[in-house]
Amino acid sequence: MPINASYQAIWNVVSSIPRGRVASYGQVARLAGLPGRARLVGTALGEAPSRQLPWHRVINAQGRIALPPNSPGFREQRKRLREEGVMVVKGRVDLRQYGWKTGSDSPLLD
DNA sequence: GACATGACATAAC
DNA sequence: CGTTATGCCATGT
Repeated sequence: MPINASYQAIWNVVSSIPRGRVASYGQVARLAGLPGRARLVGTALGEAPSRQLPWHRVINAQGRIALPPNSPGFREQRKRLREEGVMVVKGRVDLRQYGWKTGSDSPLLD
């Protein structure tokens, strides 16, 4: 009942995003059984125990890092993504290449 | 309770 | 690539 359950579902999905891939807020919301609640994902990440969560693998639907450019969070996310081999150019990521396709690892576009 | 804000999305122009 | 509009909703004032 409490929104806590929703947060749990969200954190759960985020935790399952494979290394080197990224998912959009909306995608995470859908996978968490919360269609249309992309915003809640952002809120959940903000409240989340970032220590254990690959929050950096979540970006917006346009493949752009949602945090303010040049903010500490932005740089941290960019750094973590690059460390996983995800190319970030001008705060952007190519979703066709790094987007997380649930159920299989893009075997053709690698 | 009303109002404003924001790590968002989608559609339409 | 832009802007506007609408939907969404937890949080904070």
